Amino acid sequence: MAPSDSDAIFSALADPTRRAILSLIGEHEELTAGEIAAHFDSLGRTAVSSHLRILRLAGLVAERRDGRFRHYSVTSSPADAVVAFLTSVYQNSLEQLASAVQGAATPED
Amino acid sequence: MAPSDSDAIFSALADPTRRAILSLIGEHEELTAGEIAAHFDSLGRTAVSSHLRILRLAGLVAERRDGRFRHYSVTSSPADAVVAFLTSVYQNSLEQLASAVQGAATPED
DNA sequence: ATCATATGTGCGCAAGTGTTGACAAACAGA
DNA sequence: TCTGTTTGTCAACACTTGCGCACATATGAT
Repeated sequence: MAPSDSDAIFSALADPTRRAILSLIGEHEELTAGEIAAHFDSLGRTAVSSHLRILRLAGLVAERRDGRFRHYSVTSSPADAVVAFLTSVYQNSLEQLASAVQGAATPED
Repeated sequence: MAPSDSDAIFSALADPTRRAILSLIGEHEELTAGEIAAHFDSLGRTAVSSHLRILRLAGLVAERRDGRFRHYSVTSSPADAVVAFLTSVYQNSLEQLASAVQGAATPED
């Protein structure tokens, strides 16, 4: 098994700022590092850049380089690792988990 | 919403030892603190106790006191918070997420 | 080539976290 | 009551982490 992947993902997800960044990117298609940093008034660009690097190394965000800009977007695969761990532990409440996901996954788009 | 809950849960999940403890408890119905500590040869009972406290404060495990023993078991509700965050970020890949959960949620019990 | 823009990186510091060892509390048995 | 067992808590230490500042890199414009 590869616990290192899960480790990077859970570690990245542990920080509330990184979860906020992830949510912010998720609300848009793509965002540049500057745009992301602009949304966090109480945070410098360096901090955002560091968080972005951790998120990227964990595979939670993808980086697209366009000239001087770096566009970030969320990736989908890492969610699998989280769900995999959750399912292994919370087997008893999997039905509830599945329904929760399905409920939020209403294809309205 | 209550982001504080998510914070405690993700922080608790960030530590690989705590995830291992959670998995270990999940494999059994209940385990005492001593039994859990016995499974981690390279870890003292104090460390396990501290991890157990964090897991308990995060609501990830339940504690049942029976005489001198303390039996620990996994709880189900916290998974919701994790899924809630995941769904808010990975809305685009929700179908994949849902199928992953459904695939693991095969009612074989 | 020069300058401005956009972003990442290295260094140092403050804060948080995990681990251990010693001590205390709760309980069971003699 | 006294002793041994089970477990949690407190203090101290080492390690890690997040932050800002200054600097370097890369790209675009003049």
